[in-house]
Amino acid sequence: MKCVSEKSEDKIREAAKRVFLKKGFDGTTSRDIAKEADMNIALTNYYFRSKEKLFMEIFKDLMEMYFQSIILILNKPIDIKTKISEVVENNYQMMKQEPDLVIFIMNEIHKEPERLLVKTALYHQLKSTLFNQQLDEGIETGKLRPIRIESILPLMTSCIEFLFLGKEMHQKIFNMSDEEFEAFSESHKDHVKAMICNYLILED
Amino acid sequence: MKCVSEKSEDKIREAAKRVFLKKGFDGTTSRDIAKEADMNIALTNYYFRSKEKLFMEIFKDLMEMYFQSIILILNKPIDIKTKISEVVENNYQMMKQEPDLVIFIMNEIHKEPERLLVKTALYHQLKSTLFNQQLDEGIETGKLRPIRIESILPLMTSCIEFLFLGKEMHQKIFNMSDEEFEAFSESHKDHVKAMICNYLILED
DNA sequence: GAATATTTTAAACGATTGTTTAAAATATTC
DNA sequence: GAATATTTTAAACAATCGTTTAAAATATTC
Repeated sequence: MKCVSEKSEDKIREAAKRVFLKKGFDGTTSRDIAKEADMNIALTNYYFRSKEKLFMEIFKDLMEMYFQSIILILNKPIDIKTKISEVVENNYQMMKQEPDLVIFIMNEIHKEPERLLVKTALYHQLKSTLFNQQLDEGIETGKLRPIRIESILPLMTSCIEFLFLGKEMHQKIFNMSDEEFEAFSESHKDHVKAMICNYLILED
Repeated sequence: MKCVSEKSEDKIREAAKRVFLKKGFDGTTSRDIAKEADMNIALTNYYFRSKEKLFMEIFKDLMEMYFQSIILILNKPIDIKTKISEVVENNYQMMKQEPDLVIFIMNEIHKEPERLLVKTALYHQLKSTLFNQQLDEGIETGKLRPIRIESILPLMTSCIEFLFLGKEMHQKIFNMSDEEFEAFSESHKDHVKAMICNYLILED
């Protein structure tokens, strides 16, 4: 009977997520996962049919998590300046919580672009957000600088994500402890918010 | 006699660089390298003592290339606005020429942070650039926004590098061909230049 | 509680990994 | 041009990879 402990399938899934995030698909072995989950190695193929299948299940979840929250904010009924701040803030919190997420996603897509089967829905989903509408309107009335959504979206995420993507590098180069990095990234985040708003918004 | 063809050692090194950049350390096998170089597999260990040694030699070169050019620009005797433009432009050209470079470096450091043995010299090297001097002076005289070099440096690189880091992702999401991506990244680059200057420089 | 279904186990599968060997081929030396 | 040194080769090494097997342990059904 398994009342207290979680089901084996979930235990493996969670363990696999931790290991994949840390070491990537190529760097992770089935035995790594079994060891992290403290289970017999045969069980990874008993519950999931293969390492690849297990990976794809986790990868899809993480991609969802990565895009879902930002789209939610882009559709909020708030002014564009607040919205930009919220997107950056959300991005920062996500990176703080899961610093390995972006390097993991980027790397796996880079090595196997077919993995990004995200239905083209994502494009239309982004294009049809309230944010995009606000952007068009602001540009029309001269309140916002003419800039495509393809440019403004990466701007809102790249500065923060890049910091965490190269967390180890930045810490080593600038000789920062974990605490110092956190303080630094916090102040960096505020610069990013202000910088993007300054550039995009032509009059208040 | 080897008059025309390059020496075997260099042939292997160049082949290994191509494969490592594309597939990373974990994803690359010794046989991949041998095949790319069109040489017997035993030669990779004959010239370089192991896959790891061969990798580290290439990795060090690429890291040098990655940092060297930016430091050169940071020390140029030009005004800070032109300098920012040049750093971004240089970064953009480097990414265009070798789109796999940043994801490769970030990923390998992420998986094995000890690989970044870059002497702490790099920190002092960055801190003692003319750019840093100009930054301090500009802040002192109120011409520049108070911002640490630790923040302004990543700002100048992250926006461009992130675009290429997630090249496959951005192309798929926004449904861009290679040509469209090039045009897009070019315009994005100009936005980045203007945005950073706008934010940093308080009066002209 | 015997019969059935499900889960877990240890052990092994063939394939591939990085690396080494020892002989063959080629280049260099004197 | 024989002797020596260097480079290249095919073959094999033990270790590890993802995966499978068939039996043991446990849970469920009636």
